[in-house]
Amino acid sequence: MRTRLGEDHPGYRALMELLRTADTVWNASRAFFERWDLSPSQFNVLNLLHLNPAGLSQTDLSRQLIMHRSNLTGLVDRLEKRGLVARREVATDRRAYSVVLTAAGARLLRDILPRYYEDAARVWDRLPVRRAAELVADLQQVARNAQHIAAKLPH
Amino acid sequence: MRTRLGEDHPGYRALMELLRTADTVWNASRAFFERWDLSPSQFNVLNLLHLNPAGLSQTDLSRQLIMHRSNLTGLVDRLEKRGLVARREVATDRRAYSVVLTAAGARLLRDILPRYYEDAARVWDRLPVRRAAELVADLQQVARNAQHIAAKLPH
DNA sequence: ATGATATTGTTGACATATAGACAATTATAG
DNA sequence: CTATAATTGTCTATATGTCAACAATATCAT
Repeated sequence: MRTRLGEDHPGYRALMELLRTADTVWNASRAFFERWDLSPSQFNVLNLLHLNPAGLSQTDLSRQLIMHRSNLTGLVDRLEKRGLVARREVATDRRAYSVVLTAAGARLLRDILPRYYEDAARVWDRLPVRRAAELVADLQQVARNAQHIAAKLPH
Repeated sequence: MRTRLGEDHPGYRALMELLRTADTVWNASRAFFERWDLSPSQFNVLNLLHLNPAGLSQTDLSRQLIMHRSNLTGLVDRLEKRGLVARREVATDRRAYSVVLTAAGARLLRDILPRYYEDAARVWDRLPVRRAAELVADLQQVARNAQHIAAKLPH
């Protein structure tokens, strides 16, 4: 069938480029957060809690981070051990915790965020603003397509 | 400084969308490869070996996959245990292996690849070809920028 | 009210990833 | 040639991620 180097499969090559770019960005963010001894995922948890001062359950966090519940156990454990977040008991549901940012966590975020936004903006250097907006729209369509295809897969 | 919801930081939001889309695509590919009991990374190894019939050292593989050498030990171990790849000794360098696809591995890939290319193409449905091409070009610029920024980070 | 169902966080087994250290080997500078 | 460098694959420790199973607790249908 002569599917040789994949060069004649533009969809495949474009996907590879998408994954490779995301990997590069993710690793760049890993290097960025290293200064504070944080992983990108740990930062994402802190950032979500910053946006939700009332706290989020671990299941809420897992849904927003698109990862399995069981992941949050260790992630929150490590952040809690460092005093950056706290598990609060929920009066109305004794199964769940409300994970909240501590004062120390908020302080850390205040240090990180401005520099993070600054570097994030610089990632789009040399790209016209309109292109960046189009790119986001296109990415959203790609994500919808991927999910649609995955949903129809033989289970 | 009022960095409230991050909504006023378009670069940051665009980056989030990029990472989220890549995550969705990666997970869709995980579901796709499940039929053959392969992880995306395992597929990537097989695919690279398919493109390099003469074999690749584990370090070569790690460079192409942008991951640490030490990762390849277990990855190749598991593929070797299933008879999909083999480690060949290299006459000119007794430190290195040449990892090659076995006949069984090649057979498996011949089964997977056509369906993979098909689904990969469908991920770009509803996107004009020109937009897809632009997106790839933009992604490459983003990756260059991210690497440039990461390289200048305090080590 | 109660019995079936669903949800929450944890656990265990595993795959995947990083980083650093190591012995064996190769390459290089002098 | 030889001392020094660098490279290769592996190992250990740790973090991150998946999934399935579990007890505790909530929710819902009747």
